[in-house]
Amino acid sequence: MPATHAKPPSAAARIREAAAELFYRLGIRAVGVDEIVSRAGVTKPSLYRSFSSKDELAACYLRDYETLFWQRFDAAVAAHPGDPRAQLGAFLRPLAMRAAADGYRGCGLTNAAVEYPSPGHPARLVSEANKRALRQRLRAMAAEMGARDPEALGDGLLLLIEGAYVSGQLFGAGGPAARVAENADRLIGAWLA
Amino acid sequence: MPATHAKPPSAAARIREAAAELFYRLGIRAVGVDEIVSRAGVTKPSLYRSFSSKDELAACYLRDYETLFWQRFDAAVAAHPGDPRAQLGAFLRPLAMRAAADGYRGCGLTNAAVEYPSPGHPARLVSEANKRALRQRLRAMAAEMGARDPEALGDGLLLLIEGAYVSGQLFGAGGPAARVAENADRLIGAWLA
DNA sequence: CTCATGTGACTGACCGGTACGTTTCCGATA
DNA sequence: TATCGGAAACGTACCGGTCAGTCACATGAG
Repeated sequence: MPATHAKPPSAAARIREAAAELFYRLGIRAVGVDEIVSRAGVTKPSLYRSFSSKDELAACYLRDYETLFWQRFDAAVAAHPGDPRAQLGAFLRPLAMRAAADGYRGCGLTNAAVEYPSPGHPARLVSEANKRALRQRLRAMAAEMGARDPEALGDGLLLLIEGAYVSGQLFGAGGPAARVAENADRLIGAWLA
Repeated sequence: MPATHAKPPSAAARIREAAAELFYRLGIRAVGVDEIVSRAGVTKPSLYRSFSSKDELAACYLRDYETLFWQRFDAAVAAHPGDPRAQLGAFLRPLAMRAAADGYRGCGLTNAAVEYPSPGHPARLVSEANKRALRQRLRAMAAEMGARDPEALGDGLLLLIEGAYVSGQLFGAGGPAARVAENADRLIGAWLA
């Protein structure tokens, strides 16, 4: 059925959308389920029919967030085949723009891990898995660049990225996150020489 | 009166101590005032006689945290007079040790800003002021080093530091924060050449 | 008939915050 | 020295509101 007229999205979909918006902007702990269902235009039983708990809904929000993250990352990679340094640049320059703009709220996965320090929390597990995968990916790219110490460079790049996420929401517009791309490139150059 | 026998600390002092421990380890939003007064061995009215609100107590916790931070930073600076590159190393090497150990919970000021994104929140104001001061300090050190673009290098160092804070609590022991000192030194070298 | 959803009331726990009574100690006075 | 006033410092008991989560039941569409 091609969408001549879109059928109304399901209650679960509306909840995911509302939760994503509110969780990202305000934080997970700061948002109550009543606020989510109210914004989604659904009712509380509908939420608990699709999600077993608020924690599970938070984990689901983060899984959605993660797929969006990898879409952006892989798009930057695909734009420069075989050139990991250019791939990084293509990923970091738009990130610098977003992170050094007003109203930026950082990485939802990082923020969730800060909000839920207890090991084993459903939301935290999603975040940790994503960050481990990103670390591995960056180390592989560093190795592909021919860095002397690929682990060290990959970790350095991860530190810069996480620093951009968190400092982007600490400073408003014009924060240090604006310089993440050039600093990453300098760091790469330093580990190649 | 020299402390032949120490007099019991005041209720306010016990509250500050308990709040610092709980806020840092569990997060500010995750800790209720009942838990604080229970751990401090005092009662709720005692808390509200010394602090006008939980938000104000959180801000006070962060002010205490900030003085400890500058003590550590200034000690590293004082250890290597006139040598900002060595000063940074003296600050970052112990940080790398702490941040790449199990149970590390990051920077209390950064975490508070993540927990309270709304501008104007008492806790957030303390965090923002601290980070702005740190940024200026790092830029000044970068200038003192003779960097080609001191603002860019100072911001790069800040990104690495914030990245170490946040990734230290994301990864357990052996995380990328362990490499913050060497990456900072490489980055400095790259901006001096 | 069936399945997804809405309605509205409800629970028990916990939240930040407060009105008011009680203890303690210190200094002034007789 | 004995006694009393008064002000801190502190505890007991409680407030209304909000939290996540649940219930039985009605409604509507395919």
